[in-house]
Amino acid sequence: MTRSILIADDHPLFRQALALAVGQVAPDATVLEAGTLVAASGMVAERGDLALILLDLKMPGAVGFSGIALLHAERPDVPILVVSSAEGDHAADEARAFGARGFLRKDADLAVIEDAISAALAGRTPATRRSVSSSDGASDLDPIRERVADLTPTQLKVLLAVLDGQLNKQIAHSLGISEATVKAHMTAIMRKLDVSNRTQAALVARSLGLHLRH
Amino acid sequence: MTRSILIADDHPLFRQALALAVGQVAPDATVLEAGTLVAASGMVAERGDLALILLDLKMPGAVGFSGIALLHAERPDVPILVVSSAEGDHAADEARAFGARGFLRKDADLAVIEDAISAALAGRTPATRRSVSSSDGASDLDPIRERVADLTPTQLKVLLAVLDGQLNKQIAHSLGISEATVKAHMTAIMRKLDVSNRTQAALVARSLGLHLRH
DNA sequence: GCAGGCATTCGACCATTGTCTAATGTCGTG
DNA sequence: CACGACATTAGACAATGGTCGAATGCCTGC
Repeated sequence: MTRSILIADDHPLFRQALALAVGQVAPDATVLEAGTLVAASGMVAERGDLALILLDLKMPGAVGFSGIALLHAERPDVPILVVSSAEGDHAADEARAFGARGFLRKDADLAVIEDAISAALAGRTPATRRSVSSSDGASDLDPIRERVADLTPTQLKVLLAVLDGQLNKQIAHSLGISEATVKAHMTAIMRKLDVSNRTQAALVARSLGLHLRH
Repeated sequence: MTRSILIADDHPLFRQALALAVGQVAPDATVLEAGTLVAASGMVAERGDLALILLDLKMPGAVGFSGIALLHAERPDVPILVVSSAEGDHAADEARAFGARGFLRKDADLAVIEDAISAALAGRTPATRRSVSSSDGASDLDPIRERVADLTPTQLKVLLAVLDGQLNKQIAHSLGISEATVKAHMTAIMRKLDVSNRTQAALVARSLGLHLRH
């Protein structure tokens, strides 16, 4: 059985470095590379044997954590390891809230990165540093943000389309479903976000850092 | 003939200081004070003899330049002097784009402030420092932002209500106009913002820093 | 296995939004 | 003063959005 691993980062050099690390841990895996979020999204949709996604936090085409949310929406079963430059401690928890399996700093030791990759491939959660919160480990994240995190994959894709200002008809076409279905998803989204129309939904989602660029 | 001057700032001490300056320039004027944007908005609506508004850039209840836009929308005829703490050069031009007559830094000399107040009362544009752009003096501000600046007063109030997620019916009620009129305004707003539905209008407006808090 | 929950799907029906046309009033210009 | 430009108002109609009920399929726990 073949398996493939997607490396999504806009810096070619860093993609190469990550590919090297992947080669050490999983020599049999096919390595896919993407420099933009849409490219990554396309590959994710095509490859059925995808086993892991390594995702840069600041990808062209996405703002904030939208990239994580989008790819996680496309394939909730594929683990995502977020690779960041030098964000704060908070970023790791937020990334997890949006669906990431683990969080790696770019300045981490190569061995740490390889460990995280093999752990994720094995289905385990990498032993990256977690929140430094004192004892309970509970997140004091925005309660609404938590609700965003448990939007279903399809719902998230619909919401991102709404953030693009698209009509239900357009969303239906691009997702290959009927307009009635899009409306049903919108109802579910609005219920989860605790709002009553799509404009409020769009504003809330954007205030949570969800947004895609063209 | 009586005239009144509104001082809108959340810091009571600074309100007092501004009131002192106003007293020097216009001893006859009635001084009104407001600590929040809604309070200021209410006073603006009530007082017909309002001659000038001194507005803090960061007022509770508003984000960015919404406060300027809102008060300017209520009474486009009343000059607004924006008083800021220590914003960049850019802020002055942006404030003007949203309807402010002049821009004052809080660390400015008292004489400068008094000059600006008397100039504004006389109907002139205060000689505060303008953009440092080389020769033409033209603004390279976002072209869409310019369009926001020439929204009519009512249109701006409608847009702010849309940013609050309100329905046309609710907007009509709170503005005391008919729903048909709100729709007409929406059409004009969307044309000026170069979008085709209210969700896009809301997103564009928010991306320009327009937003009111509850 | 099977019962319950949930995601996804959809059509029908009502609500909201947006367009078009047009009337009124105000303001500044020639 | 007359004229044009435009804000404001509004009704009728078309397009879009949102709710309800229901069917299907998947997964989990009993």
